[in-house]
Amino acid sequence: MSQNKYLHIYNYLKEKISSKEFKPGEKLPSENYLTQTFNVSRNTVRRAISMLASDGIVTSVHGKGVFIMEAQPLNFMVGGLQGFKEASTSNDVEYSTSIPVFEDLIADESISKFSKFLLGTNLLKIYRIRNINGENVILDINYFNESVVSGLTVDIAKDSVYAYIEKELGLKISGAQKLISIEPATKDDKKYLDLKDNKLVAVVKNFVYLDDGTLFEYTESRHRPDRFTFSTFARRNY
Amino acid sequence: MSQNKYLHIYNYLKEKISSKEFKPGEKLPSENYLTQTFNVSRNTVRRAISMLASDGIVTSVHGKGVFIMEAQPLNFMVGGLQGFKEASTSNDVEYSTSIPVFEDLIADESISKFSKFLLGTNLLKIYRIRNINGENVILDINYFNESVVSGLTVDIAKDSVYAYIEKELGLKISGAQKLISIEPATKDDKKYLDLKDNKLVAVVKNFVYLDDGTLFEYTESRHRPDRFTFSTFARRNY
DNA sequence: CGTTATTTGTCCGTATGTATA
DNA sequence: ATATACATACGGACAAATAAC
Repeated sequence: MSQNKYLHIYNYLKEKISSKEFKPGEKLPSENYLTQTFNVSRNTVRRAISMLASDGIVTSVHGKGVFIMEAQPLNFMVGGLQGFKEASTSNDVEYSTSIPVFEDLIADESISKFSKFLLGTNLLKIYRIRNINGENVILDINYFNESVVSGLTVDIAKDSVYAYIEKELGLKISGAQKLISIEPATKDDKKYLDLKDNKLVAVVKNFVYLDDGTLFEYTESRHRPDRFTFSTFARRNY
Repeated sequence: MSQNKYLHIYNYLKEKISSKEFKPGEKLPSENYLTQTFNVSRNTVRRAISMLASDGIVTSVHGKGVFIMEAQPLNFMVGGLQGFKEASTSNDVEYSTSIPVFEDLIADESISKFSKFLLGTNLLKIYRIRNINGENVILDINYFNESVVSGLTVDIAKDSVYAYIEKELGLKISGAQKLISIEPATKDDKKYLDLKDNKLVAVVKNFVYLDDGTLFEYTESRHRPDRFTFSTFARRNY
């Protein structure tokens, strides 16, 4: 009962694909077949398949079938919405997080301008330094809407903030607008990162929304350029 | 008849939102209302709404309604799948394209490795230099599967390759895997771009697939870092 | 080459559940 | 408690593209 039917089928197919039981270039079982074996309606099967399609894992061809993509996203989730911890544990890297800044503040005009938080909003500002294999390569500057993440502690921030928000607080994250650019290194970048002789950093600005549309987090993720990668799947729109 | 119903409703709502007739923070008309006024089934309305949601334009809240996002993507399409021309015409910029390289070649081992084209594939290699407001800021290095884009000419390449592929050849593009990184400027970058004193370039590697899952294009889009931006909306997955 | 079967695409109407007002 | 609104799911119909015969 715990899981929706379309999710169950989605996860089933995804598992078969990632375990190579269903191989790239081949077709998935037909919608009709899946409908019968799972004892669900065709709509439910189609929903699961369209989720796989928007992941870039399969592509449907009218009259032929649903094909498994030849070259799949290296990581099904990179470029999606996940925290640093979730991303890190999937690979074979040693990582750690340190938190040199953890303070309350109120959104003044300059903060409001870049973060899009309303003037006067109570915010929690956190710096998180991401160390990978012994080098400080990412500086995350987080601004959280304090009224949303009231009980957040340094220990939680070292672990996974998203897990805390979703599991402990029971809030749902709708999605995030991400803006990537290349910018000159700031004083903070030089202070906290092992930049070597890099003068530029790759910046990912995240505007994260709850499912009621309220902005609850603005984060600048500042990366040493040689260690920055970002992957996403773009679907042709209509 | 020309347009599907769900597309019609999708475009209708999108237009109302972008013209600010429906304002950020407000709700869309309810699914029920839209069902009646458009004389369609609720499924069809929901399909249009879910497309807006995956664009990051609206977010649905159970029991409350469908809310228009406060901060919308600057450009509904950036980060999606579109050519340079389509992106450029939407803004107030002067742009032009020059093509210093336009040649056939066969995928050898090194090309095959980075492009993922099979060894021995006949390819069309094109360099396209994108000039914006008088400066060469983007170098696009395209490798097309020649058997797919057989009739492609220099003139078409100066215009929109995607329009040619979709309208002239009647092929459908399924989507593209995009990989963003920061790399040292190559000789070609220095030769073709007005790099000033930049030593790095922002690189977007595109693996573009047709709707039957075959790879038909590999493109490296190499940007002068100060002029590079990329925007995308990431939805929380399940 | 035409006919039939298979497969995905679009669309409908309905029922029930759950969250919110 | 009732009404509204979105979420999940069912089953059916027909169209369109492709495959098999």
